[in-house]
Amino acid sequence: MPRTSDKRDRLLHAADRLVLAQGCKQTTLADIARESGVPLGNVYYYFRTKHDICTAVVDSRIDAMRDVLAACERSPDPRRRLLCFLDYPLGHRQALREHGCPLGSLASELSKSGTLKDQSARLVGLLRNWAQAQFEAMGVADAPALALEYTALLQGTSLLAHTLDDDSVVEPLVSRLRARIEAL
Amino acid sequence: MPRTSDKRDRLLHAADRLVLAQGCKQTTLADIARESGVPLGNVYYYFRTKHDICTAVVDSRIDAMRDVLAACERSPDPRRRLLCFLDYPLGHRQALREHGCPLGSLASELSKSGTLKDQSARLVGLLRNWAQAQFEAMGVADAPALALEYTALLQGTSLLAHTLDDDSVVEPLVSRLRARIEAL
DNA sequence: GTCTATAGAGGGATAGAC
DNA sequence: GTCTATCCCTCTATAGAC
Repeated sequence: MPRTSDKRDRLLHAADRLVLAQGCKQTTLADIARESGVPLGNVYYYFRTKHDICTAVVDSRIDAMRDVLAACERSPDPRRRLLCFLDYPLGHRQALREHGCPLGSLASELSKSGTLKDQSARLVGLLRNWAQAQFEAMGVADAPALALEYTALLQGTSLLAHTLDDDSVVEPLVSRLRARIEAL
Repeated sequence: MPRTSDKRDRLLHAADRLVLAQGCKQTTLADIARESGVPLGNVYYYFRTKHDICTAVVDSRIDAMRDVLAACERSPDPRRRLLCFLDYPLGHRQALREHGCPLGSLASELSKSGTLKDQSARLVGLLRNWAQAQFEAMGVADAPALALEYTALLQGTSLLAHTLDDDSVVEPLVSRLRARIEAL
């Protein structure tokens, strides 16, 4: 079971795209095999079970988000880091409308899954913990509550854009959040 | 196909509970039959397809939420109506932790479903439109944006409580929202 | 109206040739 | 390491007796 290889990458990438569009449960191994050009029977050489593929997708989502957060951390000012991250949902509002938040929509599905429920908190917890670290670095009172609010608002924004199928809701919501952080 | 009957009610009620706990896709007709005490083959006398059961669940969720909103509308002051509704997530925070928002979590799943995608906007749109009507009645500027923020924050709150499996996030989030509305 | 039995399709997983 | 063929189970839906 190689941890890295060309075919494994293609399978994982295909799985990630399909899960984003359809969800875990809806995505079949046949879908993933077809989309990645790997024969169905060969999928099991790289991933023992479908469950393993899904956890790999979760891990790759977390890695991707870590990269986005790391880019924001190049600013020395925690307030600017929080503002910097807001460019992400704003710049990806069409993707949010089409597929929802890559962390939140997956977490939401997994939280009802039974076997993958525990993966769900990792996804949303990542953003929440990062935001809390920033608010604490700012030295404001109530950093935990502010981080919750920051995270909840962004998750709610993604959920609305996706379920209402309308990306025009993103800009006003992000603008109001931005203004509130600037006023802190 | 009777629109109302004892067995139909039991089936719908069982479906609603199971969908809340597991989601639509995960819930099987056998689950619903067992849970309601109706034999599997008889389910099809009351609902032609599983798709029909799911839309009936959506309708019943919307009806239930309409009742909650109607109760809030007994107050003549739109600000108090908005505050009144906040008692709902606060009083049901344990249910939110266990199952997520009955509107939002279902809408989130259906938005990736293909055949039921269109039902998704009805669920979340209900709360958004109601909130917007209240803010407009208050005569504040930016009622649409305020309604979006109200809805997004509540949906985000439910998503966090559910995916983090932690109901202690609800109270601080609702409190902050309450304070902001009182300050308007 | 009610229920049993089962058809029929789909999907996860495996055997085993190469 | 790769891939075909297929097993086996689950689930939706129907047929048809009562």
